[in-house]
Amino acid sequence: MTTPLEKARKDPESMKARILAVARRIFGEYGFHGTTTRMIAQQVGIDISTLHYHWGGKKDLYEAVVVDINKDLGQKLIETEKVIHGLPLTERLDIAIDRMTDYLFANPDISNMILFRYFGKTRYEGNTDFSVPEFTADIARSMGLARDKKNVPPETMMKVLAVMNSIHAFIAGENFFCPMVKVDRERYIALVKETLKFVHIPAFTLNETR
Amino acid sequence: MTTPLEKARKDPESMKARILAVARRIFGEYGFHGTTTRMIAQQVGIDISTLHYHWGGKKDLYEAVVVDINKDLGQKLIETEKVIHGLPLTERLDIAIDRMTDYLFANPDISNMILFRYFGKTRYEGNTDFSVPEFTADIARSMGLARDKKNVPPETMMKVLAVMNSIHAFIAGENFFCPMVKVDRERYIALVKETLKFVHIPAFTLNETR
DNA sequence: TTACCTATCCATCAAATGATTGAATCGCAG
DNA sequence: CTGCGATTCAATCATTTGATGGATAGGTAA
Repeated sequence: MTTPLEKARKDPESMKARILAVARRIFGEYGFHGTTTRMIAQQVGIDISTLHYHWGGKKDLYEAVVVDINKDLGQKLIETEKVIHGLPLTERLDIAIDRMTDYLFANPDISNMILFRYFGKTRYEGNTDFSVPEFTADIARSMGLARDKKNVPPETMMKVLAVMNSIHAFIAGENFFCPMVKVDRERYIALVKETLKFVHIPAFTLNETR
Repeated sequence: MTTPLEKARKDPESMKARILAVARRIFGEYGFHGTTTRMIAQQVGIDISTLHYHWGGKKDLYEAVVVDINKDLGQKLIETEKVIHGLPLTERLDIAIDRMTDYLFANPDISNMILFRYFGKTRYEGNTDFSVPEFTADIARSMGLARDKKNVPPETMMKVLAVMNSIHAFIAGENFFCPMVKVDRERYIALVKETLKFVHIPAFTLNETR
């Protein structure tokens, strides 16, 4: 059995998929209440009723976006984990930061949406959540900071969160920070990687040798 | 001459001030579009028209909140700068993180609003901005990373941003992260300070001795 | 052809929302 | 007390916004 979302992911040219892709971007930029179904429909070039025909209501579409992003992020984390598996901690961090940064700069919707869920409230009784807790525990294990993904100590969770939050903040804040430090996009991306490594590699490697 | 905002800040019991205080909290929680003037009025316990009488439109109130928060944050940064002035870098970071964390946990509206401005767009042509660029440059100078607040190199700006973003993220994300690491509020605050120091102090002190 | 299903749009509705108007009400100087 | 400005509220308006119903076009099977 295939869910509507799976169907949409399979054929990126389908109307369902096109709507979903635009919804990801706009929900990420403006948040749930800042986005109107008309904005999405207009960007896709269709009527609002077509949007409702494919995805039901605004809330349903939003939930679908959350699930969609969850899948993409989870998949990328698994892929990254495979690449860095077995390497020494410093290298693991170095490679993971490079890869995740590149990926999220190419898909800023992910960082945008995650930060909106962290910090913002919505006025409706939404319940679908990002799998951030599991992802965080997974990363902790992948970084060698915990044996299994169950019972990761709070201190370790916080350290992993610090890394992920730093990345998301620089990605989602590009429009704000890029003009602020007066560099172009390419240089900004390089600066983000550099800064993330500058901040996080000493912390974790110092801890290792203590 | 006193602006309306200044008047409101002087007498915290005035209706203007009460509205402003509630607006800070709700705009911080729900963002601009997620907040309705009715929500604010209801929390204050007044009619919407009273809100309009004192503050004009929703946008005007929002802008007032931005300016208000800007003042508070700027003042706190100046105060912190005085306290840590002249101390060695490690101590400066230690004390500054403690004080800013405590302050922002007591005033989470500040972190909430700043993050909303970083990451989210609004559908109206707003222009009032936070003084984040100047603040960032000031902090860089205060930390001894730059001689004067003019011409702070991009690398330095990014490092300071990394610190500030980490703090804001943990403050604004309390409702999300606190249940996630399964600790109570008090323990969470302690964990935030600990994590911030764990991450940022090695980075900056290593850099100093290199 | 006919019947039917899918996908799309146009017109429209009902609720939410920002804003205004005019009528009370309050406080206080004279 | 009287008068008046400042403040507050109930009622209402105009627009936005999420959502729906019905019509239309296109394709497909019998």
